[in-house]
Amino acid sequence: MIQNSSRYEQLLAILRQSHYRMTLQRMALVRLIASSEGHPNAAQLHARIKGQFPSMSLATVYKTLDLLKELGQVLEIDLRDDSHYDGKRPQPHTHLICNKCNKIVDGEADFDPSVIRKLERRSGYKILRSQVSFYGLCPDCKRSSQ
Amino acid sequence: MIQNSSRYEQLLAILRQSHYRMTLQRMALVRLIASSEGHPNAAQLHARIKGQFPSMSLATVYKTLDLLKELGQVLEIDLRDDSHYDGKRPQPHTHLICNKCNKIVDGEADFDPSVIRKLERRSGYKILRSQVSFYGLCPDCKRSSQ
DNA sequence: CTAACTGCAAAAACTTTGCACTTTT
DNA sequence: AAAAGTGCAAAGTTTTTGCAGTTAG
Repeated sequence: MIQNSSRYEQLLAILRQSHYRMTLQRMALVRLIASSEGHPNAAQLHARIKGQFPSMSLATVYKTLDLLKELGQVLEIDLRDDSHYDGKRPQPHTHLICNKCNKIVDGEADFDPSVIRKLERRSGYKILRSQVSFYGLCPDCKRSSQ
Repeated sequence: MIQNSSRYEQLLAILRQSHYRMTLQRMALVRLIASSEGHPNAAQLHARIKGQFPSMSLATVYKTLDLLKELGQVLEIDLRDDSHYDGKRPQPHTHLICNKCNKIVDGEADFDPSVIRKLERRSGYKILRSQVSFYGLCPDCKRSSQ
């Protein structure tokens, strides 16, 4: 709670610093993104904000997410035709994704930076972003498929 | 060359075993998929096959790719709204993807299976597939952006 | 007051689907 | 002959874009 609210404050500060305007819609979205559990997609954020702003459009959600992505404050998790977002941990990290119910959880083991440096050396690429996803069955779906 | 032709034979054998019908279009596509360098997407495969089969539709390309994916003989590399495919190395492996020109190359360093087992233990997930992608600049684009 | 933001609708881009026709087995 | 595959066009999805109207600074 305290952590979430401070993440919210932090995002507001970053937006203000960059001279973005603080509309009510934007602030509500940022609060939601800063605090939401799990890894919502644009449609889920939109649905959750409808209570407060019945007129808010999906386009506004996407525009806000783009803005936070550009500032490096939101991590986009690309699923096939359905991006999900993490506004709490914007640094790339490992995800586990359920093939059945699409539940996403964070993995614990993250990348050894030396692996990235080695890949850069061998390939000549400059690596700017990583996306590591494991697909399978979450505990619930594993159980119910047995 | 010898390797490519044997990969083609291998795929044909797998398809025959599964009682799929061997149409001329399918055989040509499979040959292309078995032999193509790089990581083509559906449109690129379609373009390349047009010389031989001017009437072939993109839908057929997608259907053939689906079929090979189901058999585990083609690896799909999910880019946002543009999947690319590897018919030579269908096992999951690391990719480096250029943000500018979209060139994809294989990474050398692959996942330590012990990492996967550890993730399974901690999360309770059953991991079935991994997708590890690094985004950045390829050598050419790195050079030209300096 | 001006520049930025919102919300709507239309556009985009890739992929899938339905169906009549053709081909393999 | 029956089942499967092809090709066309239409539909489906998520995301983006253009624009008129509204609002923050």
